[in-house]
Formats: sequence, C-alpha cells, structure tokens
Amino acid sequence: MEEIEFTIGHLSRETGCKIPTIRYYENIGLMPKPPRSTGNTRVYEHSHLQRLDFIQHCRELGFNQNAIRELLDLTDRPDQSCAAVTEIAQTHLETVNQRISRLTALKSELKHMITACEGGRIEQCRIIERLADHSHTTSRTQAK
Amino acid sequence: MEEIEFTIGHLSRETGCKIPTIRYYENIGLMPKPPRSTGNTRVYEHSHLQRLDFIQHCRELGFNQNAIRELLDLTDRPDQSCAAVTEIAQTHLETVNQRISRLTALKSELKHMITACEGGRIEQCRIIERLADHSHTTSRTQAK
DNA sequence: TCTAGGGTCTCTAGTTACTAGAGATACAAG
DNA sequence: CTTGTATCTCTAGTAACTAGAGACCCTAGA
Repeated sequence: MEEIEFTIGHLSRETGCKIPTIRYYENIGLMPKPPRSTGNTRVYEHSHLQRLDFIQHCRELGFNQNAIRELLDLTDRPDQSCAAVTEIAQTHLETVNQRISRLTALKSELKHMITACEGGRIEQCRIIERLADHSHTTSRTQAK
Repeated sequence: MEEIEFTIGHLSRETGCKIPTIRYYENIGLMPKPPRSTGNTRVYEHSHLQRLDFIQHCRELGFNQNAIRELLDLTDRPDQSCAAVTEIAQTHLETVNQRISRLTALKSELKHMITACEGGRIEQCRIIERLADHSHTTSRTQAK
C-alpha cells in the first residue's frame, strides 16, 4: 500500500517543501542526513516526512530555526532531564498561548469585517486599533 | 499625561521594534512617511505606534509583507469595494483558522509534555508524530 | 548499444526581511 | 564652546530560503 522508502522529489511533493529547501534544512541540521542509494541519491522514509511536515508548520506559525530546533530536541533526546524539558516546553507554551490569543482577535475582526461587508454597510475598518494595542497580547480580546 | 508626538527612539522603545527596522518599514511602504521636525527628525504620533504594533504582531504570527500589506489596506482604503474586502478577509480568515488549529494542537502537546514531566514519568515524546501529520490541517495546506 | 528524458547531485548566487555599522548632523546641558 | 546623546543617510552583512548552472545516474525506446 505504501512505499516505505522514497526520493527527495517524492518528499517534496508530499510536503509542498521545495527540494533545495529540504537540502538546506539538512545542511543546517534541522533534517538528518538520510542514507544514500547506490546512485548517491537521498533515501527517505516516513519519519522524515513527519519531521519535515512539522518543521514547515512551525515555520508557517512564525517560529525561527532556533525555536524549531528546541522543539525537535524535545523529541530527539528522551535522555535529557525532565527539568530542562519542562522549562523549554513551558516557554514555548507561553509563546503559543500569546499567538493563539492574537490570532483569535484577528479572526474575530476579520469575521466582523466580512459580516459587515456582506450586510452592505459601509463601515470604517478598525482592525488596527482593535488588534495592535499592547493590552491585547495577554488576555483581553474584544470581539465585534 | 501622554505625549502626542514623539521620536523614532520613543517609538522603538514602546514597540520593541529596532530603529533601522522602522525606517526599513517606511522604505518599503508598510509605515507611512511621517512629518519631520525642523531638525529633520521623524515625528510620530499614536496612530503610528498602533500600526507598527500591528505589523510586528503580524510578523510574529508568520504573515509575510504582502499579507500584512493586504491587511493594512483593509483599513487604509475604506473606498474599496465590499467584494474585494470580503474576498481578502475571507482568505486571511482561512489562514488564521488553520494557524489557530495548529497552534492549539501544539499547545495541548506541550501541556501534555509538561504534565508528564512533572509527574516524573519518563515518557517518549510524540510531539512530531502527533502534530506533523497532514490530517491535523483542516483543509489541504497551500504551499507558497 | 546508443541516446533522450527526467530526476538527482553539488555549488554558487540571488531574494526577502531585516540588522548592524560608518560617518555626518542636530541640539540640549554644562 | 564642548560633550553627549539622538538622529540622519547609506552601505553592507545576516537569516532563511530559492533559483540556476552544469554534471551524474538511470530507465525506456530506436
């Protein structure tokens, strides 16, 4: 049913990640150096696909390479201490929470605009005023 | 109580955005060219601070300059047609929803790790396996 | 067996989005 | 008038890709 080994082109098509980018991730150590075929081509398997997918999602979500490296390390090194894991995970959890609340505010504002527009009302858009303020970062999210 | 006009240094401290970056945003048109003082320094006011804050949040959330430009245009041009606004807002709303669901999955996984660690259990971390899979995205990912 | 096509390889250089530094100017305090 | 701080413009460097050149490998068809 499934191929258990595949080429870089296949990996690229599956993930939507461009081939040079995959090789770039390998160079900077985000992706492991995969085994090579007799013809020297990279040979990947399912775990590579999962890892690349994870990296891509993280990039889209605005995490930089260091952050991604830390997140990957959480899985790569089960031998590291629980204290270290907790601390790193806690830090990232806070970042993630902040991003969720900002995105939620942005979402409600976009929905508001769509609704207002569909209702045919010409309304001044207040997206910046509502979302840019520092006070929105932690808790407050005003919808509507 | 509040200064109504301030310098680029003040703006930088308020937002945490570096001075050269502010000037860079001005060059590429994300920030407007502010009026100048007699000594040729840039003079900002509250709306600039809000706009810069918004831009920064968007960058952190992984939006690129074009996306930010579109979001800003939603507020800058109240004269544009409702259809255009709806379409742009709708597109970004879908992106935002996708990001929220990914971040939510990441969040629950981080929380799980923290809890497991605090409980002292040595547990294999499955963050990638649980989050990287295609099935976690609501609709199919659009690679850019 | 030759060869055309496609996919891969490495390496280099370009793009986007900043970021840091050099050198000059403005201005308030001592 | 000098010292210090902040600003100015301009250029060059960094991070994270991305595209292109030229060579190698491998399968299929003549």
